[in-house]
Amino acid sequence: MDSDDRAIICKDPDIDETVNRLNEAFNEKRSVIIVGSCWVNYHGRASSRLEPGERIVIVKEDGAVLVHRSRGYEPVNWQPPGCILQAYKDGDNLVIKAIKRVPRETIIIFFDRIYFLLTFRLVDEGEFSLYASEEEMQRAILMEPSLIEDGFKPIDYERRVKPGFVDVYGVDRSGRIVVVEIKRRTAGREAVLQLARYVETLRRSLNREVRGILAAPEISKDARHALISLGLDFRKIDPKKCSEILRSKEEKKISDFFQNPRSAQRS
Amino acid sequence: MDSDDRAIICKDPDIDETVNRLNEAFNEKRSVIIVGSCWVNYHGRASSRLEPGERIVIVKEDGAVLVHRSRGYEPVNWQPPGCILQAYKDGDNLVIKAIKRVPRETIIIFFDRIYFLLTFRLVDEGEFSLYASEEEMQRAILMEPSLIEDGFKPIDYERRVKPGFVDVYGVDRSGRIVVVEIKRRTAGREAVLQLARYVETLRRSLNREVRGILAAPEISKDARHALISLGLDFRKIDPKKCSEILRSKEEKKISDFFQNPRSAQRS
DNA sequence: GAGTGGATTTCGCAT
DNA sequence: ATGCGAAGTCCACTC
Repeated sequence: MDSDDRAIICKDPDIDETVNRLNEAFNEKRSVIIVGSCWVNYHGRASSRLEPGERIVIVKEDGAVLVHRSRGYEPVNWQPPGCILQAYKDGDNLVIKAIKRVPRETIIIFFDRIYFLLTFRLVDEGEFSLYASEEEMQRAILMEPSLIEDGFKPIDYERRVKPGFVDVYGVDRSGRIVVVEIKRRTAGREAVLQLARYVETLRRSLNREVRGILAAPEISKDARHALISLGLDFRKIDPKKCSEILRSKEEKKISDFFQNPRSAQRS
Repeated sequence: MDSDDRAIICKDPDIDETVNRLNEAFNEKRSVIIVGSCWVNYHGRASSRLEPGERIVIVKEDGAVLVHRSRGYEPVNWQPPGCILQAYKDGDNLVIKAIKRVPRETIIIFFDRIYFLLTFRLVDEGEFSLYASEEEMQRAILMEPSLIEDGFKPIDYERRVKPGFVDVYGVDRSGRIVVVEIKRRTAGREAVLQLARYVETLRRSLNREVRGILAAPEISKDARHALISLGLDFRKIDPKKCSEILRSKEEKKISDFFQNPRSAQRS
């Protein structure tokens, strides 16, 4: 927390004080946490009404708003980043309005009791890295094409087909065109149909045989059925293994660099 | 907040105190908010690493854990409800472990600095109602079939058809079978293909003509293209109007009840 | 427990 | 801005 940034914490603050502190925080792009009794109305893509109860409300420095109940992963009400914030007193209640243009969305939070009020600015430059994502699987397949099958040679990836993108596109050992659809978890019927669409489109546009391979850690029973009837192939691939492959390739690249900086850099 | 429930708030608490208060809160199913400097490791369906920075951590009474950065709607790390919680001291750091079975997932949060610690129990029985969902659109269409077109008569809804469920199923004024696919926002290519699948399946199984109508507030350009080439129809429907229709029908039902309780109840 | 589809999905990327 | 697809998606619901 910035040393020149006051972190403020209040227990049972009165409404006037809260209104002031909130508007100050909104102007200075500081974050806010409020714990108190409130009710919430939302109008926008849909509409909702939340009857009174005690909740946690977070307002972030980018204008994101979250209303959390005592249970569950998801906020019961929210506003994505970038909305206009406003706090004011209405009778005995504190009102917070968060409005967003495009799409026009409004949430209004009414508090009749505030237990805690915190305002502060977080300093956070920490990097976040995610491993074993679909993107990592794709990179691993491009670096190690035998994960799909022996003799497979990738030509392109994220290739535009009609409107859509083929994950990986290449040729098999017999020179047939291959389309690979990657899923990081059990592939369902949707994945099969997605692959089938790409294969069908390419078959027509190229006017030649096209193979489709679904690469995923598992495939659901129905999806396998669909796969077979559509003449497509399944290739079992473990996302974590892909992640490991990338790591070891990365390590190899680094050790190559230290052994021969120039050639490693060029490659 | 329960009057017999102490709501605790600490500024710059030391680690031993925090560990004690946390484990107490976990045991008593109280909620916790921590603001401090931390780093996070996650292992489960995927893996992730979050480098040090200042964040807001929420632990809910059902065992849900959220790690929020200063920006964005989504938590950077989290654990869904129902995980096993543990807090302990490790050197100069506070460690919080949240473990979930099925699927096996672990997040470990390390704090080297704690600015705020709050523990409390929220009392929240307030009802949450959402209007203008896809389900409401469906109900509105069933109550007011002319929203689709004059003479349309619904026969069934959520009807099972090989690949899933048809939103609404009926006949048009000429007696042709109609399949309606509802989307509460701009329909994309996916929606068209979904509808096409249902129409095709029914055409084959019934061995007769089947019309497909996509009901949505808007349709994307590509989707319209696909729609036309597949011989399907589009019907513009406003979700809010559906919501209003339901409300007025609901009101009518209530006023009918007061005018003639018995017959209204029977209907 | 697996399978399916919706969501005020959010988020990121490309046109 | 729009469109499209991934996500540690979550969540509710069915089988």
